[in-house]
Amino acid sequence: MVFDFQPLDDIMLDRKFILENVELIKQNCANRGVRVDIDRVVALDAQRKAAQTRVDDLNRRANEVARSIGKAKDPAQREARKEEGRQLRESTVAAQAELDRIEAELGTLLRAIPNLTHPAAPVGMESVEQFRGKTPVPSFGFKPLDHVELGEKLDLMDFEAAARVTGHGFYFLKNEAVLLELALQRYALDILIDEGFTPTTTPDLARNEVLEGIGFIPRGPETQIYSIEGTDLSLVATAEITLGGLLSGQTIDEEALPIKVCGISHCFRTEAGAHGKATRGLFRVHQFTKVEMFAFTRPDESDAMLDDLLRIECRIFDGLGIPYRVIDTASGDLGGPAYRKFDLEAWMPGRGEFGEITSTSNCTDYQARRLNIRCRRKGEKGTRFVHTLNGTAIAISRALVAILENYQQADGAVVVPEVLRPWVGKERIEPRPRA
RNA sequence: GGAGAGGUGGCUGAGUGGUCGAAAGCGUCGGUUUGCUAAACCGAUGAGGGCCCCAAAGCCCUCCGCAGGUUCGAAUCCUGUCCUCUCCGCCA
Repeated sequence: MVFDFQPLDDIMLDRKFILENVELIKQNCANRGVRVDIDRVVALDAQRKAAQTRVDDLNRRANEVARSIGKAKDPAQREARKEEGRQLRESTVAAQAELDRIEAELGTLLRAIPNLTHPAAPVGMESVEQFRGKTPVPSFGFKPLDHVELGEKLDLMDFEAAARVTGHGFYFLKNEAVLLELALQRYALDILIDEGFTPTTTPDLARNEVLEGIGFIPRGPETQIYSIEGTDLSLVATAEITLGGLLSGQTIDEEALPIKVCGISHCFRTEAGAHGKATRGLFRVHQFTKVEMFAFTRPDESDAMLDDLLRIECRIFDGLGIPYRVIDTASGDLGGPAYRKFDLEAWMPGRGEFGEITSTSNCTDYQARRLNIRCRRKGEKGTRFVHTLNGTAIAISRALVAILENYQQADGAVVVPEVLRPWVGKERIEPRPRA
């Protein structure tokens, strides 16, 4: 075990808070489109308390008997009390089993309750555009191609070969696309180091308990996760998983917060059931590389940190000269862990619409509770859960879509964004016959 | 992959069946002393849950990597498992 779960602590919201705010929780579940029987939670918790009291009482009596045997000098007296101890043990085992059963049912319900929602987040299913990036949506004097067509003309990617090797949803990047992938990583990394992030490369596999702590469900019919047969490991869907797991089970001095790390990892997604127009080319693939930001903060700092992660995402895409809009995600579309979420959607001329390229979330203590990451104020008793936030710096495959489509020229070439030229080594990518 | 050793409180580290939640040291916090700082000295100092309840105090339970087992009683014995270290093998 890497870290230890508290029996009923690996839930998303504080149990006491739920019980003291039943109506609020019910309303929040409704706003998020999640159905959980909160009344059942209340009833089970009452049962849990009663069962806990029985177990505690039996344990206390068993402890008394055991201590009295230890002290007794007379062998006959000891033997007599041993029988009493045996009977108490049987009762304790039974009472504990009942408690375990109640906690298991309660835990299942509690785990299904989503995080609270930021009061300013739009309620319902309609997410709201907040503002646009600095780069205007380009107007071409010709019909813009999509990145797949551009990729063919410039010989930048090979989907057919990848299908032979691995299957649908995979790709080879070739030629300048490879340089662009590496350039994007360096570009993002330089900005993040400047912003005070500790750079890391992370494992591409993680334990299922870490996946679950972050809020992913590794098994089951609708899972997005590839799991490794015969192990409790899965391929990560994002470095958010490994970066969050980085401090699992740890208690951190508040002076050390916020902790800002970024990680480069491959990301693997089954994309079960996702087919249609938006799956063309690089937009929705089973594997891609991503530079991810992650922050651990004090509870009172997370709102400001979310704004900061969003600002950095804007800095990155303004710097790349990609037109985008910022979306404030509505409650019904937040997923379980997020308290608030902003997405950047880049203009993709080949599709003629905006497409998601980044996502940044404040997960408050949802993940920290499940991963048991706490903080402690110096000189004070007790600990509390940290807040965790994540944000995409660059998801390479989708950034490539946006760059190729926005920077295409009438003559069929693609101009390399200025900030990437030091690493790509040229200003233009020219059409070339496919090798 | 093979063979050993080990996982104890914020840290180091004692503890091999009976008031051990756990010695000692370090650190931290409070105090005394002090022109200031340091040193010295004194005291306090794990977490989670429950009971009680205005609150405090108090009481109880659980936790010595994790999960089981043996026992009246487990940090201590047994099994499994995860992790760490050393050596060997293999390999980029």
